[in-house]
Amino acid sequence: MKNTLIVLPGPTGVGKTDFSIELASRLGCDIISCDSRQFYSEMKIGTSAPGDDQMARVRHHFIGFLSVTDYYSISLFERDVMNLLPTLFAAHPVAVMTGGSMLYMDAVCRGMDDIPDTDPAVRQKYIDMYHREGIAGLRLALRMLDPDHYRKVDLHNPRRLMRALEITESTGRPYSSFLTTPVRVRDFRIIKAGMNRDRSDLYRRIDERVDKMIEAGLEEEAAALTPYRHLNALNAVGYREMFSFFDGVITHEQAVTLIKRNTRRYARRQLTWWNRDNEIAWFDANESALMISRIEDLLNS
RNA sequence: GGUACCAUAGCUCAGUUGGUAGAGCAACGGACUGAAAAUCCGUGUGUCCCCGGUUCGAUUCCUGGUGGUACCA
Repeated sequence: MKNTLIVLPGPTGVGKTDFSIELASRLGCDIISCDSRQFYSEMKIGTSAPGDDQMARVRHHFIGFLSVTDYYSISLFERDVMNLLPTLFAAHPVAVMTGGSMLYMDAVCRGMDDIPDTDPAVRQKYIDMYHREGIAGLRLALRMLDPDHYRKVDLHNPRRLMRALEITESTGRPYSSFLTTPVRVRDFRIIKAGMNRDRSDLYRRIDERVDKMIEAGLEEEAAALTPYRHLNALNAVGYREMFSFFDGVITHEQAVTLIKRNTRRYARRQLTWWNRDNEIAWFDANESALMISRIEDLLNS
């Protein structure tokens, strides 16, 4: 059997965690988590990270292996997964990757262009520029430094503009000149099986999950992380709303409502992203048995 | 049972001196190569409760229903 990575995309709350454990324990393989907030050991409740009982059933990777104070990135994830896979495949020809972080998943499946790390000082320079001169200042700078990218980029999106600018400045080459690498060929097979379910059903599950998080102590978890609220890891659904509640900007009830709404919106964005990936075979979450048998068929073909 | 008021988007409501309607929230669609649970762009989605009447034309005015709310019994 050729080494195969089974990739399981699916919107948050659809039931991926349980399904992937079922699948992986059946296949006897490990799970690579691809969830950019479950990486952090201090954010278990708000990210619905798999619990100890679930972790005991199947070996998981990339769960709670970072602290919120650690720097991490998509390219580091790509590198770490590519380093891990040969070890996993040496023991078993199959691995399961599950999670909701779309770009992280694509980085593993298709690779990223080789772009040098940015100098934090340069990043800060453009953050300052944005604060000082607004989006217009960023646009002006990018038009000068990388006119090609200026034509393609979303000119309303400060993140995109700042990213292009910091790369251009810290490398001395236009950002657009790095965006050239064709899809990277992996030396293992990739099977993409997406899990989705009826929208109202998904939303109901999301609402219930948020209520459970609250019961499980999300407020306390967020309170403990308040000193780190400025860190990127904490810029996440469930935590930002709790911080607003602590600030007295919104009530506890409003925070819960907003967490539900923002989680629903996140789920929608995930589906939009995967919508254009025609390599994904989609299954309804209620047909997990069918999904497993199809995956097994593909593995044996 | 009587009287009054109300019935418009998923919700709360506005509005049309008669020319098939618009806000907020919710919702929906999209973009996105190292901050991605981030960041950004876009979209009113409607039997204006129902049957008649008046009218060139009714969501708007009128009769009668139905449902709701309040008060009186």
